[in-house]
Amino acid sequence: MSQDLPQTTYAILGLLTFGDELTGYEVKQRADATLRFYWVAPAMSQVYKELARLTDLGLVEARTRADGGREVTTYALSPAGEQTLRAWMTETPAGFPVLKHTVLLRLLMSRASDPETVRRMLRAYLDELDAALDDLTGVRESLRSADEPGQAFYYPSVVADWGLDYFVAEARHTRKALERLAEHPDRSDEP
Amino acid sequence: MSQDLPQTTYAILGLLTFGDELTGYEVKQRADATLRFYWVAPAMSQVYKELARLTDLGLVEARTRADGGREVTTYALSPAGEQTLRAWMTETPAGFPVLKHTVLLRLLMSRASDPETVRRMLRAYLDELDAALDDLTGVRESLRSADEPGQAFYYPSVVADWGLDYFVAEARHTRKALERLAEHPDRSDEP
DNA sequence: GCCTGCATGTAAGAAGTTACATGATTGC
DNA sequence: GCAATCATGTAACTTCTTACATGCAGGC
Repeated sequence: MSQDLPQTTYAILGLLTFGDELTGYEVKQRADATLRFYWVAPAMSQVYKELARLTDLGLVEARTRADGGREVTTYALSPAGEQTLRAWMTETPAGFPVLKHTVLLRLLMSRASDPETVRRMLRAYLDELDAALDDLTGVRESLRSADEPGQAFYYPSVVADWGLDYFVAEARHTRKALERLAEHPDRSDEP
Repeated sequence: MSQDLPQTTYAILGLLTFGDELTGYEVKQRADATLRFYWVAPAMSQVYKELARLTDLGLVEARTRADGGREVTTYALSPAGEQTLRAWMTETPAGFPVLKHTVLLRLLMSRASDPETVRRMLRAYLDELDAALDDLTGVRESLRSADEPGQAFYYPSVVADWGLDYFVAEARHTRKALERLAEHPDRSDEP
């Protein structure tokens, strides 16, 4: 069983584990609602490419039918797909998460910048965290219908709550850094 | 001023903002010690490729000299490089961090797995977080020599402390998820 | 004498992005 | 009638990784 697929391929396969069948367009929407927060938001073109590959491998089943004047294809997880997913999760280690933290990257080299720019960046990050928190709260609410153990959205709800905690923690770390940067007076203000 | 370079290129340029000049090999070591935790650990081959590009653009200055029987090239930030870095940080937004969270990705689709595998994954993550915390603590200690405001390692120390807080928070979120998964009995244990 | 670390790359390929292209449906 | 959304891709390109290749220096 070839399990040397990229993680994003498994991610897309995983979006089909909730018992419904989706169009490529809907897969993209679901990715934007969930995967975006702790994986990536794949481009439309990549979604279709991955679905084509998964279909070739027999891991999803594609069903095309006429919807009025156009052809619409929906995709569903196949038994082989479910088995491949299970094998991947039980037999390969998850590995350590990779953070591509644009804010920390810039903070690291802020010696090449100036204190006011740094503070502005951190305040902007706080605003964006607020917005992300709002978005994810909305997603979390939409899972309430089936978030009990054994139901379809149980694990997604655990993940969403983790994500909410993560954003709250990030905001705390950002404020802490801002306070630390404010502690000592800005040299450029002095005569 | 062409500032449409990939972020990783700026990241490598940023490693040269600490006043010293490094070989490609040393740049890679510094990346592994710092960037690894909140950006990426670029491959050796990419480090050399980026340094060549930065040299072509005049953003770093390469100096080759004979060290015994072999030629060794060291790289230092040029004035143009410093200006480009500053322009990048003041004129372009940082954007939102991207988390490639292998553990949350798998947790999302754990309905296709089984409870024991999920718990094993989370416990393994806790162990890896411990190891990462140790590593980063070592890095943080090595910055003590110059971590006061205005000194070379001031911003790196702010970043390292943020990173330590982040790992501690991750461990907390992981334990919380583990407890939540333990709350309800494993159906497969029942008769 | 051998192994580890230092030092420097090339080449091939996969993964993923942006830009381009097309057309139907639905709500206003 | 027009705009936004639904729906599906192709093509070109960049980034980044893995595998390969080479050789010196220093410690045991």
